[in-house]
Amino acid sequence: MSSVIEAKVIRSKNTVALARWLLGKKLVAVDPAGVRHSSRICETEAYHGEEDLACHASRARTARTEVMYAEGGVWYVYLCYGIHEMLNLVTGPREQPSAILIRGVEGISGPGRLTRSFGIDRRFNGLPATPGTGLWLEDDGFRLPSGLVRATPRIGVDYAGPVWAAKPWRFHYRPAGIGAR
DNA sequence: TACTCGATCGGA
DNA sequence: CCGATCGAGTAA
Repeated sequence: MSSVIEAKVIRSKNTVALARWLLGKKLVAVDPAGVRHSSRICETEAYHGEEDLACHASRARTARTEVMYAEGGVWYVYLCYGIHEMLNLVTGPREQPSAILIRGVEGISGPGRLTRSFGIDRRFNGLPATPGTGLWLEDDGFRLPSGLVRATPRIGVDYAGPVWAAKPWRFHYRPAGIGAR
């Protein structure tokens, strides 16, 4: 029994806490061919506010980052390295730019491979995370044992300087039975 | 208009 | 380790 994760739930949580909470929830997409994809989110990263030097919004409020200033519950999708579409969920209240990068789901490792596999690209940018748009989140009742969750620094954000690059805002989990890490 | 570089990935 | 590949951001 799965229920759609509504925008009001997304808005009710702090961005970092939400990134952690999203682990184990399902990402569901209907690709351009009409094929439905669904898998459990196993890796996320929080990007929180203009003061977070790893967050795109810390640079400038521009056409690209504008979507992060929206109220939580819409997608922020951008092209990275000219090749990879990066999927983010915008979080927080209006005028407070923050988002969560969906870095991985079970069976697929890496944010660029995830979007390619699910058929996700920039056409979802700015659209709400609802079944109507073809890209949404579900809670199927699965509860991840908290002992499996790991928090580490975010990947590929050395440009943000030592303080912000060190924030343990990347969350992921490892299946039980695989060594401590 | 001319640069530079990136929240990555796969292959050498 | 390096090249792919292209748009955003900045400087001019």
